[in-house]
Amino acid sequence: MNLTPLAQNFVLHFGEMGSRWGINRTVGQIYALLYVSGRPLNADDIAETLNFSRSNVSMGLKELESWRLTRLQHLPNDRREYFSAPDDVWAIFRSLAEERRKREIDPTLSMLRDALMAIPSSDEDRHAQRRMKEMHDLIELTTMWFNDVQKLEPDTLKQLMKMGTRVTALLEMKDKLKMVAGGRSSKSDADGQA
Amino acid sequence: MNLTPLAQNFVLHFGEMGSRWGINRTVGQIYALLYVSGRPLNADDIAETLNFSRSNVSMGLKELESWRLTRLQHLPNDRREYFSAPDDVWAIFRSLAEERRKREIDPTLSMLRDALMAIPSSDEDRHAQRRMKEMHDLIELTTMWFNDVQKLEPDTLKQLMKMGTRVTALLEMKDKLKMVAGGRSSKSDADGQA
DNA sequence: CTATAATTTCAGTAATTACTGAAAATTCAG
DNA sequence: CTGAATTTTCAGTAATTACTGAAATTATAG
Repeated sequence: MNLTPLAQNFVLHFGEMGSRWGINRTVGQIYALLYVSGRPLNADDIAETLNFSRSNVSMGLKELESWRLTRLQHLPNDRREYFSAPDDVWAIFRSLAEERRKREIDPTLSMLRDALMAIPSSDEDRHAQRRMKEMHDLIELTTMWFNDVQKLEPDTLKQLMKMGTRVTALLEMKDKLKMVAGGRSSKSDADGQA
Repeated sequence: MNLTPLAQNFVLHFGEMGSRWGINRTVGQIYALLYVSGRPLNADDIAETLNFSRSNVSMGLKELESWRLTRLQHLPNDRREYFSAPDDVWAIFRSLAEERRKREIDPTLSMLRDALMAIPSSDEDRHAQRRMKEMHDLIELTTMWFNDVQKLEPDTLKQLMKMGTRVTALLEMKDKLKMVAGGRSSKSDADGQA
């Protein structure tokens, strides 16, 4: 199977970029190929198109699977497995984010939590713990928020993003309304999670 | 210079984690050390504490500098350069995000833009371009939004994040208000950037 | 079942990336 | 300026990661 220059270029770019993430060239290229391909591909298609060994493709596909970035299907009268990239780009984005969180953020959060429980044995330790607490709180807030936001409908999310910094206008508006309604502070309403 | 078990652990964890990002073990450990240290350190301190060669530390510091994750200063009566991690965790977060964007997102966006300008030479190309457009739009929206949000005061941002999905309640509230005020659609107000 | 097609595993090797020590370059006190 | 202190560079090597081909495993058509 042969790639047009357009697709070729896209595939090669993802190969290069892949290595800037934790992902390797092979995996990057395989994913890019599946992403732009108009139809599902089997491992031999991929190996032939990208000039990788069959076993390398097998390993690459397994890796992509572990990131939940492929869909597996079968074609009638064909024993081979066919792979494609999920259609919905928002869903892809979510998979990636969730998986990265699981691998990169969660272990760090748990290490930080443990460190914060420990009894400090010196002033240095006390300082280190203060710093770790800052990091912990930032990460926790960010991931919780991310988790929350991912539950929104893509359309709602898009609307929100397009507003950019102007969401703050809403915040202010809300504060004013609350004041009119009964003078309660806005703090008590904004704190804590649902 | 010797690390307490608490700091040791933190440093080692960052070394491991580093390799899951594009960053290597050395760089991860150096950063972690600077981050928890109560005072600025010079390259020899770092080399001794982490058991790296002096030259390795030099390269690691250069790398961290390129991510804008270190601050450089001089102590009185000492010719050596002293390094520390910036205090403000939100600023650190921002540096990281901006630098990653520059290295990982922007080149991809520009490749996608070029690909979208090209004249498709087949149905496959047309399909590929459709897919690339979806990816392009998602990335563009996300990075523009990120860019926007980074301009907010950390406190405002925190407040917003703590609200989680409940920002949508505000959106709805806004729509209702608009309707009362004059029946204009909310769409025209939410679209476009400041 | 059996035979064959399809996929995965894995030991060996290739390629890449990380690290070191020595030498070069830079900085600055005197 | 000079020379010692400090930092950087870089060629060589160590360590890690990526990739292959052959063999083992798994799946299924007949």
